[in-house]
Amino acid sequence: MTRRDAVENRARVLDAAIEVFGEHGVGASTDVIAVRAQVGAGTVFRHFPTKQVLLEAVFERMLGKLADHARTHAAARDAGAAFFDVLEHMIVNSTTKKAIADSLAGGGIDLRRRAWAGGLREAITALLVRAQAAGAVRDDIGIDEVMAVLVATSRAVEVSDRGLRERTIAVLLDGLRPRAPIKRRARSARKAAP
Amino acid sequence: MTRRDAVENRARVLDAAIEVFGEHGVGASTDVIAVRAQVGAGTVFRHFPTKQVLLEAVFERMLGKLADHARTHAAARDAGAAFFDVLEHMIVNSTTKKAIADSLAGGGIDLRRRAWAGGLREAITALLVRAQAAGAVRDDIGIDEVMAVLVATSRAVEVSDRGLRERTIAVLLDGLRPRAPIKRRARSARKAAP
Amino acid sequence: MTRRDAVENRARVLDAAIEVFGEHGVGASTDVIAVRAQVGAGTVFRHFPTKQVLLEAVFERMLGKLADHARTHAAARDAGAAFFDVLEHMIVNSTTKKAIADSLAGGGIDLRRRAWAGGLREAITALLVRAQAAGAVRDDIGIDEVMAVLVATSRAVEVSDRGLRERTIAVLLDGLRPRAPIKRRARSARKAAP
Amino acid sequence: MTRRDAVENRARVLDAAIEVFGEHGVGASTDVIAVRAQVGAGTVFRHFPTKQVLLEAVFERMLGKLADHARTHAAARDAGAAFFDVLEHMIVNSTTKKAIADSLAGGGIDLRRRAWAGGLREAITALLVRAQAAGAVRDDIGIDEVMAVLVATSRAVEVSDRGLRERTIAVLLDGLRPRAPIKRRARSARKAAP
DNA sequence: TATGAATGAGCTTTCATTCAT
DNA sequence: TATGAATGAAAGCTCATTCAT
Repeated sequence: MTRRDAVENRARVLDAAIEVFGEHGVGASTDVIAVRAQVGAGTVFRHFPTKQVLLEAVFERMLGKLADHARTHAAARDAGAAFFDVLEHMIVNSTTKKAIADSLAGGGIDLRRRAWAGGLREAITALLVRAQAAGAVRDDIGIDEVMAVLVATSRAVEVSDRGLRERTIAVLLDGLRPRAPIKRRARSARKAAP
Repeated sequence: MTRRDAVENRARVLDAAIEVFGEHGVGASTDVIAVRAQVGAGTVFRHFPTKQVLLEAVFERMLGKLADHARTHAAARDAGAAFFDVLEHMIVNSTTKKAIADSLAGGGIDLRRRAWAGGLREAITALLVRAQAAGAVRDDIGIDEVMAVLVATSRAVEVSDRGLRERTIAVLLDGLRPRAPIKRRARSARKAAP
Repeated sequence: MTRRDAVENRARVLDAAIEVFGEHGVGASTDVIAVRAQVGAGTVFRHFPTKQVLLEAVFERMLGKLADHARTHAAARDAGAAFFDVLEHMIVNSTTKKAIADSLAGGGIDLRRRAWAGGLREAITALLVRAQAAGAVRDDIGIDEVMAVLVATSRAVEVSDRGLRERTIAVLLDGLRPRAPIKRRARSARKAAP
Repeated sequence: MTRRDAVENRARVLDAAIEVFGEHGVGASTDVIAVRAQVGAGTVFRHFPTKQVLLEAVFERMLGKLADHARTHAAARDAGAAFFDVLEHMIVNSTTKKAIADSLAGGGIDLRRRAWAGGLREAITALLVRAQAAGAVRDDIGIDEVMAVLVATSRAVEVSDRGLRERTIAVLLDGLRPRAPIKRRARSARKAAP
């Protein structure tokens, strides 16, 4: 078909891949993706010569979406809340939890090479800087630490119990907050512990 | 051959599996493990009818070793240090980083079914309770949160840069510490806990 | 586009095919040829409905070129030298050694059907007749034998050592020369050796 | 199965491969061979990890058989006849004409590496030396030339017409015979034809 | 019981051919 | 008529699992 169809098909395959990887993990077969995309197996290959390439494309698209989301919070009133909300969203509301988990986990993908594409890193950096200026995030960490924390925290998504999952994520992200901001007990703010 | 051979072989296979999974990830082939164990492929299967079973056994043995390590710290003078040291050890000094990472990541293993075997959960609980009593760990978390934090944090092991890796782990574990213990600045609070 | 484009394209594809088959053998993919010809894959197919057809066309063109060369030697002074020079040229100086080797080797091509096209057979026949009249070639062989000898000898082109290759070709062609040049009948020399 | 079966199966696969390659050329699929050998596809792989390896094994076995045949003629009364008979046998009576043709043609096989195994080269050398001593073969050629001639001549097997095929082979092999059997030096006879 | 060869489904990748534009 | 994307049927290879010895 012509170029326009090709572009459309590329997107279909990618969408199908995101779905299928999301359901069955990155181990899912290329054929299943082709069927889901209503496309021949060869077409998948034409667009993504290797499974690795497909995986990276999926990953990139997911990161791109996350970057978009991050950017929409760039000018939020409460810089701290914006930062943590975006992080939580990235961790929890991924379309393809298993896929993002596996991918982020480094299942063969070189994170250094293509990964933080789509301006995600920059978008998060902007949020981070503002949050630090507002005193909502520790000063002694940088974007690298934040990204690494994200990668690790994404794992917690797999915890099946909802409450436990949320508490775990909260705990992990708490490590990013300043210790004792001034003279109030941090915890009391949250739970009002005695 | 004799019954002793069978027992010995089981151990050999398990050791080989830990090594091989550690080197090549859980995707490593059963044959490679058999060769490493100097055992027939059928013998691997006899002891571990399914790869799943083998994976779980490997997991269990790793957890068992970690539990042993945890127990040796049970009566340490500084309860807080003991707790965090054990956690760090679990995260960093795993014999089979890639394997534990993949496994913990949920590569098909049902963590709920066999996972927290070997008394690891209990050993950690003991450390946690003492650490909380000593004020080194937040009161509002339980063993489930700790274990989940562990699972997630294990991911950070994959970060290649050593310094970044250590900082990331420190940040993640910091979430477990009490917020502002009294009225000191966060950083000093960390080392100068009463 | 215009009719001229079509004609031009056919030639481009054919040239590209000769090159590519020459480099990678007849197993080379149609796509590679299309790219080399700066033409769409469909265009290749339009002109040569089947790979077989393309292969035969390539073959025919190569033979045509060889026939041209043979004709230029038709009236040479030394009929014997002309004959053997042409044969050696056909064997050694093929633009696409690998292709002609594979093709001649019968890689699916029916030599009887289209092969000896372009007047090659006739051109060689003319050379043969004159060479036999000059006593430089055995009387007891015909054009069929010569062509078959050519096919076989083309194989020697693959020998990697240059000296050995040349000696081998010389030996093979020597079989075409008359036996016992002086006063015995060629045939008798063969069977009645002392 | 046990080792004995394995050996047997290896032979079955090899025999099947010789047959199939003989019928359909070296392009034949591994699956077809597996079916013919009444063996699983994986079994073929176990014995011959790569198609290349299988091809070479087939080649080696064929050469081995030919070497055996050559050795049975080592002490024949008429050294010249023995030499040429063996060569003709090698060329004509191959079990797998197409396969040997393709293989000898160097379809990806490195003749230098494994090819002349099974003592074929040595067996032919013995025949050659005796034939030269008896004056039935030119003195100015060595075993390398003979082997190269064999490779080339094998091609003639493909000629379909029986009479033509035999004449062609005879012509090609004639190049190995001494020139001017009677009282002139072979070489001079070649250039000094009237 | 240990062995290790056999199995065969399934994976990724390739390519000649078709066809919408 | 040219294009080049889509097709889909293999191909080669891998591997968890079975089973004869």
